Amino acid sequence: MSSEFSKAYEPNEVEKRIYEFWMQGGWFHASVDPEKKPYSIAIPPPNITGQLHIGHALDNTLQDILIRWRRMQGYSALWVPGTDHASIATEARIVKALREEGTTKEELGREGFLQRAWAWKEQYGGRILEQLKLLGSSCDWDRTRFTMDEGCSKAVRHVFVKLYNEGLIYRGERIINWCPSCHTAISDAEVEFEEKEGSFWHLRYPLSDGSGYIQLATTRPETMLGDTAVAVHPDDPRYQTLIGKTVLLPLVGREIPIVADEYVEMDFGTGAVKITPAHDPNDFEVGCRHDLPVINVMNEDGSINENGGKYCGLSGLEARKQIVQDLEAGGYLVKIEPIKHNVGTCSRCHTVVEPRVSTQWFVKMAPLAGPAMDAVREKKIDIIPERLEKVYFNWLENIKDWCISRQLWWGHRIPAWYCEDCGETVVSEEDVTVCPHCGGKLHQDEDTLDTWFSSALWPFATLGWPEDTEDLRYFFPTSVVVPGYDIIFFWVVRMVFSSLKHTGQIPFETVFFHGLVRDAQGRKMSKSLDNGIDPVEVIEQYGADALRFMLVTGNTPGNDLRFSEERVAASRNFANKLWNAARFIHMNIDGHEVPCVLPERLTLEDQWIVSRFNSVTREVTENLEKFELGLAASKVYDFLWSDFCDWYIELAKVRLSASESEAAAVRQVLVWVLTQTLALLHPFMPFITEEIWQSLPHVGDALIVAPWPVYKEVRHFPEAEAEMTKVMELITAVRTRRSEMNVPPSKKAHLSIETSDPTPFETEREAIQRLAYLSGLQTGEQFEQTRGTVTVVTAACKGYLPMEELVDRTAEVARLNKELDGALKQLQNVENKLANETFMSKAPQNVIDGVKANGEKLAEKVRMIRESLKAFGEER
RNA sequence: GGGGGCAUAGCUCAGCUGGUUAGAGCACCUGCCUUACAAGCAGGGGGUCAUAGGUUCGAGUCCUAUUGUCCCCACCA
Repeated sequence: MSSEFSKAYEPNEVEKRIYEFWMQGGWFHASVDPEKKPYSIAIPPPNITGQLHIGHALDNTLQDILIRWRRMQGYSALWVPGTDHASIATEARIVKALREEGTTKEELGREGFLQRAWAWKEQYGGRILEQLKLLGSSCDWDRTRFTMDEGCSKAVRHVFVKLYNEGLIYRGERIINWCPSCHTAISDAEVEFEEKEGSFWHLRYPLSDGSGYIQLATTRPETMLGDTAVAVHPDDPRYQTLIGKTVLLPLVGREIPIVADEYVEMDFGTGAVKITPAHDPNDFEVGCRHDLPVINVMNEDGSINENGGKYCGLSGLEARKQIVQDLEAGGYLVKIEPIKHNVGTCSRCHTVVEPRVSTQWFVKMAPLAGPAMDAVREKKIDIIPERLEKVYFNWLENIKDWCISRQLWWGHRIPAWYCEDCGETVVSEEDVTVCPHCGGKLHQDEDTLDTWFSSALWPFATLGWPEDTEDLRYFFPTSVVVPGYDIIFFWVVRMVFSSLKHTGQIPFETVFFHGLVRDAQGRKMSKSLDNGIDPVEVIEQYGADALRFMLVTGNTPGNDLRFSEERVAASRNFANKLWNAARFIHMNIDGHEVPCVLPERLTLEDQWIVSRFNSVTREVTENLEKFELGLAASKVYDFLWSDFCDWYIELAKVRLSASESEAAAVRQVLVWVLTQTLALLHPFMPFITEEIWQSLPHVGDALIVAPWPVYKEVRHFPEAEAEMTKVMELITAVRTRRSEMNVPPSKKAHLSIETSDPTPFETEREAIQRLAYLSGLQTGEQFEQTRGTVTVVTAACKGYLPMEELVDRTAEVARLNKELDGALKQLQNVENKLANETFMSKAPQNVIDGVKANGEKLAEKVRMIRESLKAFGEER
């Protein structure tokens, strides 16, 4: 800064240089240090396909604030960065790229495809991490990890084998959600329901004995090819005689039973349901209960397979059309009714998912869910905001087994081998080739694991687990995790039960959830709306500090946040304000030796600003401890802008031009308060604070590792705060009066004030004159109010301001009357309270004292206004 | 069907365990280029805190109901 003093702060050059400076200093690196307490955060690893979006910017700003604050507090503060292989998302991107090149992954083969995927990872995997640096993220880059690196892969295999051996991972034929577009199974959590327009086809199935029909309705007529029963409610009087009979499935001719099952709602439709166990989760369960055959009629792409007879080969849609036509022709179609219903779609590609029976791997959830709930219930893990605990519990209480196998290539391949001779399944941490039972040839399971299976291990796998490392013992459990509430199920819950199961410890002490960043109209940002905000562009235009400050202020934990360019600009303005305060101080200290301590003797305003700073320090620290980051930031903002710039610097100007000893003292206070405030602001606006701190007299190498300010009782000056309040109220009152009468600052006036205690006004005589645009000031017990004088009344004094020709007598009397009305009304309020016996007996003493003190002030004010009115010949 | 968020100034939002006169930024009005900053300074207008009850000496804050709005979970074929 010393070299260039541009009038406006220009962040771009500064940010690059300062980030490089931090990197050179090695301050991001945290290591095991028995002298320090550990503080650790594992980053929610962004996808390797990713680019920094505004949600990442929020997520990482919050983490960086916490890490920087704790680092300054003297913790060994570790922030582990890294990326997620994001199996399904990445694979989809590569498949798309291949398609554009005119080839497919099958053509490439598994090996070729994986080579391609690793190349992709090399190319794009680090991009988002580089973008995080633009934001100022102080991650320990030496420890950058990847969910598919050697250590994480080892952890994954270890966990898989362990759970398998305990029977918590099993392979089985179950109904799962199948995405016909991604060609893989997906978990329940990956299904999103969307309301769609559809049709309700009412059909009648003929009874085998020819005695009539049973009528039912479906939204997916093509699945009838796989029907293996019709179900009715056991208590339904309409169907009592039909239970146990059979119907002939139209078009197919299969004879299927009519079963009784409580799953059927009597009141809905006709009270009869076709049962297709292979293609509907509820039907699957009904099928299990009644031992019905499961007939899969669909291929992996949703088309009809050989079980569909003459419809084989048709796509789902074609089959539907043809089948409906055939049903109609056969007289089986009763009517078609339009219907709105929720349809499950793939959260990745929004293709309608097909429930489908297939052989997959699952994690048995019931034994894992209990401890995960206990950890939160017993407050071993804090969830912020607390209300999300309900969401957490609700999900775990209703949890189903987790389908973890994916028919994808990019990911952790399932460590299971099957013997081609004896059919034995071998699950092993090490690759195996020969069957341990029969010596037969083994082939490995083709599938990979759900990407969340590895990220569930992230907080401990990144610290070396399953090895018992020093890092793990020191930094684990981590202190806090900072995710958006949208990944509570995908990630947070799974980390909790995984960590409890595998390490026996909680993964983190606190979950600090944030909301989603929406656009200025409050809409979700999406590609289709093209309303996304590119944080990199925002940083280029306004600076990273401004973006960070905007993201952290004006918002509460867990609530969504609207992106507002106006607020980024306001934050930029704040940075600029700070910059100029620093410029002012530089102008006044250059060429002087300024010690980095407070001077021996503090004047009234010194005590005031020091005391205010002291309080702010305490409040900000308390806010941070409670994760009230936005409140903390705005308190520093208010202090710096209002107290320090608007008042203290203005007051300081008087003394800077006074004697050298005065000036020297005030220079010390200016430097001390500003550098200390820079420390408080640093976690929020790291770049500009470091830049300015370096340019001012300082102790230590860098602000990033400077000590966090602490509240000190010796810096608490309540009397000074009270006295300064009197002075400031007077100055404001005079300014207001002048402003109301449109008197320009250049026109000075003389002020006489009546007060019972002139001390603060005498002490601040020079400052009052300067800030209230006075030509002179005198204090006394009583003054004669003459014609052409306006009155200024505050709680502590009454001032006379001769304004001669400017005074409009009528207007002045009206103003005084209005002011008196206001004061009387307030006084009445106070008197009512003090007269209220229940209030007096029940309210706490400090509240009563406050009211009393206020009453005295008001009474004094009323008295003074009345006197002024009297001077105008008005009695009230 | 179940659960939750939000509703405070024209706009976007703060307001922590109920406590004296409800705040900020932006916008608006007035006056200022006052030797750090016009991305600024000084001053000002603007809110019956969604509605109706209740608890309390005291409610924006706690309870109940209602309305509007957004979201999550479940998924009746």
